[in-house]
Amino acid sequence: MTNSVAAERTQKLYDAAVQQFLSRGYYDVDVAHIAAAAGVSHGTFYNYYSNKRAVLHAIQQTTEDAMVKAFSGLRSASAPTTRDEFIDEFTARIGSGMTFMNRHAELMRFVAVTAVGVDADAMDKALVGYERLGGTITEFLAFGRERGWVHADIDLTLAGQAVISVVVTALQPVLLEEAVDFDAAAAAKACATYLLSGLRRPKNSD
Amino acid sequence: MTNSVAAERTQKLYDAAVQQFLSRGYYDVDVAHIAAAAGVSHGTFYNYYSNKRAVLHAIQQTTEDAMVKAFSGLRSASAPTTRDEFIDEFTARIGSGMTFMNRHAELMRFVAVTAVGVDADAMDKALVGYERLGGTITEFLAFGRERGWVHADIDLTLAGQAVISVVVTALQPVLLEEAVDFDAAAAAKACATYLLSGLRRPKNSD
Amino acid sequence: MTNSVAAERTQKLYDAAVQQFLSRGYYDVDVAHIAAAAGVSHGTFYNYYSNKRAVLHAIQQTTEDAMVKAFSGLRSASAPTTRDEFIDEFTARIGSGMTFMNRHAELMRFVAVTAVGVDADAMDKALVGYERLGGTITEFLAFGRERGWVHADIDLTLAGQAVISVVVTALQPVLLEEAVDFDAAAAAKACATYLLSGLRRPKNSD
Amino acid sequence: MTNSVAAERTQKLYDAAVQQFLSRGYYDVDVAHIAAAAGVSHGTFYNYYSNKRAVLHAIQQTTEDAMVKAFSGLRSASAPTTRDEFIDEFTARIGSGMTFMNRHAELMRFVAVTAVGVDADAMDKALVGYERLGGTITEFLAFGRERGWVHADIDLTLAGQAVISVVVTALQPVLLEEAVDFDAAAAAKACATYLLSGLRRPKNSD
DNA sequence: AATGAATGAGTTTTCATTCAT
DNA sequence: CATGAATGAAAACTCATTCAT
Repeated sequence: MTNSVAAERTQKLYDAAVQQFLSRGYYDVDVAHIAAAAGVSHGTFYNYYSNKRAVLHAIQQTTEDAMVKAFSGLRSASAPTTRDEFIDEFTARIGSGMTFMNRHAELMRFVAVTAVGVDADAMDKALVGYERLGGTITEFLAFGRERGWVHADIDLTLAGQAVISVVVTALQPVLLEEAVDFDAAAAAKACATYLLSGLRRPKNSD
Repeated sequence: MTNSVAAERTQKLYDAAVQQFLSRGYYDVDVAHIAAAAGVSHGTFYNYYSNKRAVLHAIQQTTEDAMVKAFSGLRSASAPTTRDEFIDEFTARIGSGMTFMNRHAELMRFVAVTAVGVDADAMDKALVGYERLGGTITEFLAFGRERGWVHADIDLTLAGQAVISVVVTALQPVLLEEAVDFDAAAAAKACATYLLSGLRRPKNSD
Repeated sequence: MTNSVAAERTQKLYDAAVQQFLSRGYYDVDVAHIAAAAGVSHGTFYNYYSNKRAVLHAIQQTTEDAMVKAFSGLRSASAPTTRDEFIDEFTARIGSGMTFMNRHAELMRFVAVTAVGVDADAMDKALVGYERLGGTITEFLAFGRERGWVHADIDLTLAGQAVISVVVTALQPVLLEEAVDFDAAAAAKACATYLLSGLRRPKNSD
Repeated sequence: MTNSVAAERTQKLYDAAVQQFLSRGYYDVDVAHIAAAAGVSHGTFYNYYSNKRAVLHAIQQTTEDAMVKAFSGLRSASAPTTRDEFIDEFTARIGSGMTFMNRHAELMRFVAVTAVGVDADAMDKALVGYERLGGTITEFLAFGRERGWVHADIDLTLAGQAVISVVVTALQPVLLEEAVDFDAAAAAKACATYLLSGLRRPKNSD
């Protein structure tokens, strides 16, 4: 398929751009670098991305999508039916998100630090993405509240953001420093527990 | 005094640069913009800063110094003599730091987000500044430990950084969103309490 | 061939630069002038030369090479086998060199006068080139000495330089004034005779 | 006298300019350098020279005048009355000129190499000066010819230039290299002899 | 006269983007 | 589609010169 060849080439350029941006920032990389790293001429770049800015946008978008997916958990289809399943799922989502972020620490650093500083649009895009990420959690919490598993008087939007904040905070050492040993599973457990003990309605007050 | 005129002009350009950088980022601002905002020609800019990069450095340095000062507390000379005074001083420092950051939220966002992404040197400068800030707290905690007011088995360097992290986290809403109502005093109290309950040696174990 | 197109364009820019430099000096010519004279935009210039300084270097190098070639004679392969052939060859080389310099008097003036004053590097390059040119003669004289055709007690390095000096001196009217009638062949004969009567070992002392 | 203070200051700036130009060329020196080297502010420079170009012109003019003077001999007033006196005077003038040039080798290099390359006007000024210098000799030779001491069929203008050329050639090692031992008196003698044997009418043909 | 702050014309250089082949 | 030569807008920076003090 011609299409898949094109897709492949697009991906190659995407990967090259990520690699270059990660190691040299946005402004110190030019289209020729990206094209060279992808093994094509710089003219070819413009057959796949309309301009340099577009590839940054793509990276932000793709990363955002992947993060949303990571925080959305695997069992999104079959919703939890009990409070315990709900809690397990919550923990799993935190764990999945943290694992993703831990695995792609450099990419995280790029989208959270470098990309954000490129221009006002990039900053906006990042903030919207941040909110969307929180929204994922908010949605899940809302599902839990409908079933009485979550305090009724919590601002769920805020709570969603807070969850992301706590996770990001827990990952700070990984994001700021180079290669640190980090037990994502343990951290996720701790985070979840911390978050839940604050969020969930005590059983006996049912 | 010739000196004060020069200082005044330098300040004018500094302020103009901050203002421009905050609203348009680093790369979307050129020297002519800064000079125009300061009411001088672009050539004049170079009589006060050797180049565009130099103002950024100055902003980072000045902000770092101001933050260090804010977190250093007022009563640095007359050191606390009792555990309670120590705790009060600790709380005061957190409060002073948070108040500063809250008051200069936009500047904080610039140095923490935009500036950091400018280039590798800016990133380094920011990380070193972050460590210096933590060091301020570390020093204070070390003073407390000598007097038995702080757990003996805590890594004080790490603890210093952690305090800054917690404060930053608490301020996240202010830093990321535009103008949010924020009760710095209350937040500081909460932070301090949280941090102290983890840091301080329980009285009964004396 | 892509290569030849590039070479052609490089040559076009080279020629334009020479033309501009000859008529207006180095500092009064800017890259835009050169590009315009070559019929391309100034941006294009930088696709062929990394900067303005690089063309100057190229001109120096190319001219130096051409001069070395001119002074190297045609019969370099089949070395002279008799004293008379040696003298003929020597005379031929002087003649070839002078003819070249006479034909490119303006270029000579540029590399010897204007280029030399551009900066310290240009001066160095010129001096090294001057020595290399002398070296060409030195080499030839050394060949003659091995066969007993040249005085044994002459410093050949010095002699090589001296030959060039004498030739340049003889050409001074051409180099300093605009278009002067100049009989290169006659001048070469005179120079060679003058130089040889000093250099060659008298026959009767054999 | 106010005048002499001004003259002194002008001289100071002149000397500073010469010193700077000699060591760094024309274009790498800016007015601020010259002023600083003279111990005044750069604004003051413009009270003594209308612009940077003017001081170059002054250097060329002053040097030219000094050279003309050096080649004009001491006994210009009391003209030689015999052929031998004429020859002695000729030799003395060559010697005086060479001594001057040898003593100010760096300055010579500057006016002959660096200054000449500055712009078209500087080149013209140098050529005119060169001709004027030759004219000094031409004049002297004309005086000799009137008395029958110089060949009648020599082009005296050309001869004047040639004398300067020979002298410059003889000084080439001094002008091109740094500090070389150079016996100006001996060189002058040689030059004069060489020049005279070509120029003077043989005694026996009287 | 001396000063030095201010100016802005002028130059170099970069690089995203276009487009003919 | 791929290529890479050409383009020119844009920006940083320099420095001779002016002029108010």
